[in-house]
Amino acid sequence: MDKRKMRHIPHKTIERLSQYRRALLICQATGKTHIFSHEIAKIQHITAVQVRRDIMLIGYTGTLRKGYNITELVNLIGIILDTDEVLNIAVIGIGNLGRAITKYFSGKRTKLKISASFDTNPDKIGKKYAGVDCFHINQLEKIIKEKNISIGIITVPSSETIEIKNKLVNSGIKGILNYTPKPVDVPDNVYLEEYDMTTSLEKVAFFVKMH
Amino acid sequence: MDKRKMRHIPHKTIERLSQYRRALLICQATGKTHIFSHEIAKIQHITAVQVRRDIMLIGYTGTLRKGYNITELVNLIGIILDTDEVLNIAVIGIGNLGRAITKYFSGKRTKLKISASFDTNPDKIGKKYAGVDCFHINQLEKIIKEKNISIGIITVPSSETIEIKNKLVNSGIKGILNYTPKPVDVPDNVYLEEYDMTTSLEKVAFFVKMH
DNA sequence: ATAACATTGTGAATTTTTTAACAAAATGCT
DNA sequence: AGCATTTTGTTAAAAAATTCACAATGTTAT
Repeated sequence: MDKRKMRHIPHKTIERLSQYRRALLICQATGKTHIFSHEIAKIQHITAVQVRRDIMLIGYTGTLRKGYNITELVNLIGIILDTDEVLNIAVIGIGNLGRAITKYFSGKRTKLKISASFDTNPDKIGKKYAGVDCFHINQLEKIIKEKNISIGIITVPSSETIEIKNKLVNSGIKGILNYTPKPVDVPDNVYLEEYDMTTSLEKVAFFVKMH
Repeated sequence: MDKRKMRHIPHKTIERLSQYRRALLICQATGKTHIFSHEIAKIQHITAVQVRRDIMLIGYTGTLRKGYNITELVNLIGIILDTDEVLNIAVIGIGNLGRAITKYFSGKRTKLKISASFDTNPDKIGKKYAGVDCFHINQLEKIIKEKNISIGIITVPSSETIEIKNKLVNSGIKGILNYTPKPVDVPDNVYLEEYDMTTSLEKVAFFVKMH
C-alpha cells in the first residue's frame, strides 16, 4: 500500500487499527492463528461490519469461514502505522505521569522508542527511568537534534507547557502529544494531539448521570 | 435544561463542553469577562461555527459583538456536565499513573472527588496520596459501598485488569475509566471509557510519517 | 445619520462515519 | 450431491458531525 492510498484512510480507522493490533497481539500470544471479524468487534465494543470495513480499507482479505490470519494482519497494520526506521520519542517532565509513560512504553513497539527524557529537578538529571536517560531541559534542543527525536510527549506542570512546546517546535520536532491541561498552538508542519483526563472523566460522569 | 434535552446532545459536544470549560476557566482567571466564539475555537483548534453550534445546543445565547459571558457559560456547562451531588471516584492501582491522576485531580472539580485509592502493595496501604487514603484491594467492594463511589479508574498492571473490573462491577459501580491496555467487557448498565496511550502515540507517529 | 463592519444564530448542504443488506463462496451435514 | 450455514466483502442507505452561507443586528467610524 502506497502513501497515496494511506492518505485516504479515515482518522478513526487509524485509531482503530492501532487498537486492533493491540488486541491481535494478545490473541496471538494465546496461540490463535486466525480470528473472525466479530471476535475483534467484541473485544473493541464495536460492530463486525466496522472491523471488516476497516480491514477492507487497508486492502487485506480474510479467508471465508476461517477469518483473518492474525500474523498477516498484524504485519499489514504495521506497514500502515509504523515507520520504516525507528521513530525516536522524548518525554518532557519525568514526574509521575512521565515515569508511567516511560515505563509503560519500554519495549512495547519496535518502531517507537523513547530515547530521552527531560526534567529540571537536579535529583533526576543523570538518572535512568525504565532505561531512559534523563537530561536537563536546557539540553532539550541539543539532544533532540543529536538523537534525531521526532515526537515529544509533554508531561510537565501546565504552567510550563507553552515554554516546552516552544522549545520542541524550535528543535524541529514533527509531532507533539500534550498530556497537559493547557492547550497549545503549533505551526502547520507539526502534528498535535492533546489529551486531558478531565474530559474523559467528565464524560463518564455525564453518562453515569444520564443512566 | 432538563434531562430529556440533554440526551440529545451529541457525544462529541459533551467532550468539547468539558474542554471549553477548561479553557474558559483559564481565561476567566486572567480577568476577561466575555469571549468570542472564534477565540474559543482558536484555543481548541476547531472552527468558530462548531463552537457556536455547541453553545446553541445547550441553549445559551451570547451577546452580539460582545461574545459570550464567561461566567454564565461556565455555569451553564456545569449544569449540563456536573451532577447535583458530589460524585465519588476511586483509583485502583496507585503506581505512577494512579498517583499522577490522584495528584492531578485533587481539588480540580468541585463535583468530582477522588475519595479512595486501592493497591496490593503493603507499603502503600494506609498511606495517603494527594490526601486520598489507600486501601487494600480486598477492601474494594466494602469501601465502594461505604463511600458511595460511582466511578472507578483502573490503573493496575494489565494482567490484573479483568479481576479489578469484575470487582468494580460486583460492587455496583456506575462508570469505569480503563487506562489499562487490556480492553474489558461490562454490563449495559455500566458506562465504560477506555484509553490507551499507545493509540494516541501511534496516531501521532502515523501523521508525522504522512507529513 | 449613514455606512462599514463584526459577530451571533441557524437552516441547508456537505462530508464523514456507521450500519444495513445481501451476494458470493467455503464448509459441513445428511 | 444438494442443502443449510457461516463469514467475508461491498454497495447502498442512514446517521452523525461538520461546514457553508447568510440574515439579523449591535457597534464603531465618518
